[in-house]
Amino acid sequence: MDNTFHKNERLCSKKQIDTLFEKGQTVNAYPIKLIYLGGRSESKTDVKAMFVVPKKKFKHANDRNKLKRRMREAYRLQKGEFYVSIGSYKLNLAILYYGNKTEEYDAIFKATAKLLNNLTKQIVTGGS
RNA sequence: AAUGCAGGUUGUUCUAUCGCCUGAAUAGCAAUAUUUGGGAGGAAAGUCCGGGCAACAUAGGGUGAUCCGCCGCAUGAAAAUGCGGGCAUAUUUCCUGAAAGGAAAUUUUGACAGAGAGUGCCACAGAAACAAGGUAGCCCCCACAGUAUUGUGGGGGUGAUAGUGAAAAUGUGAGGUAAGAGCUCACAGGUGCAGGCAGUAAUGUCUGUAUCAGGUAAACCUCGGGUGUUGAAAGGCCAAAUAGGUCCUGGUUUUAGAGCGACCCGUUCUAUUCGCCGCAAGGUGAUAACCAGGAUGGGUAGGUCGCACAGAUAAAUGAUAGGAUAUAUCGCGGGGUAACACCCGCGAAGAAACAGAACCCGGCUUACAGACCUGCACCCCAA
Repeated sequence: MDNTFHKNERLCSKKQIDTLFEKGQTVNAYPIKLIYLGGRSESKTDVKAMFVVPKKKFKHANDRNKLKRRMREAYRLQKGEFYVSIGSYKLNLAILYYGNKTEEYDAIFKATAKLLNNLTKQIVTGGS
């Protein structure tokens, strides 16, 4: 499994984003929150993710970019394992930073790992 | 040399691994893969001006909104910027008996048209902050008391005096007066107008004349000049599905009134048709409604162009590891000192300021660690 992260793994369509925020369920791990929505798919795993840092908490575009990059990097390095463990599944994710100050990369990496673990458990136990 | 302030320049770098956006080429039906290029800033920020670009509008004028506002030259498409000059202002020095004022110097500052159009505001203090002025003071008159140049009360004049204030009605002197007052005069000062002279001009200067009632226009406002309006969410193109519109073809029914079912509509009954052909039965066409099929146009989701050898549309330019430096900091050693400071060497740590393009240019404004340069201020030491 590659560590790539191409455009077709990102969530871009505005409609899908709206429905995700309307109906999705959440998993927490400070300073990150994960919103997901999906169902079983026959053919292959199809996971789309997006990263959100609220403008209300971080006023400078500079800071938001930094946090998004850190989250994206953490997700990119860990998603391979995650894909394998969930099997063929169609899933939309929104990864949302809700802390009040900028955390270092280490903290974000650990939080992402925890999130993905919890999500896998929920899908595997409750999904069938 | 240090510190502070102002202005300007600059705004680390190398390697490896894993990645991101994108142009071109090759392979592939395509997804994609490979190769090879490109990938944040001086402010990308604020969105305050000017332009390009686009759509709409466009006889002329006004209102509104907004920007600009001394003069000359240069650069520029324009905004604007630079240089020089003028005026005012500030500081310092000097002149003058004082006040007002004048002269010189300066890298002081000036949003530098108008406060003789109007409105607003001018805290505190002060009698009064603009046609003002009192139970202060000064002066006059009347009444009462009294020996009174006094006291009390009333009426009037006055703007000289006043421990205010950022600012007090132009200043000084003289006359004048009951006391006073530009009330009058002299000298000085401000402002408007007219003329002469100097200057390209702003302006300066002289003469005459009128006048003498503060400040604030980065308060409204007035005057002069500029801007047509809206911004890339502009605008062009393609366009699924669904539901409408229009047209064509085929089929069925074709008009009016009444009853029944709440209405649409359906159904029943009664009367009954616009042209042509035909004696008639009937046929055919037109019109309208419905059904089916087809075509077409508008238009939504979406896509694409606009759009750039950075170029997204939930927004790329990153992460990790290891070095190299500038500099602040820390430690050790040496010099130096009364002790510090300071200087030299070695080691540690090591980019960390403001900040992220969103149609593109030119300005303006604001933010900014450290380094370097220039100017100014202040202090110390030495000569």
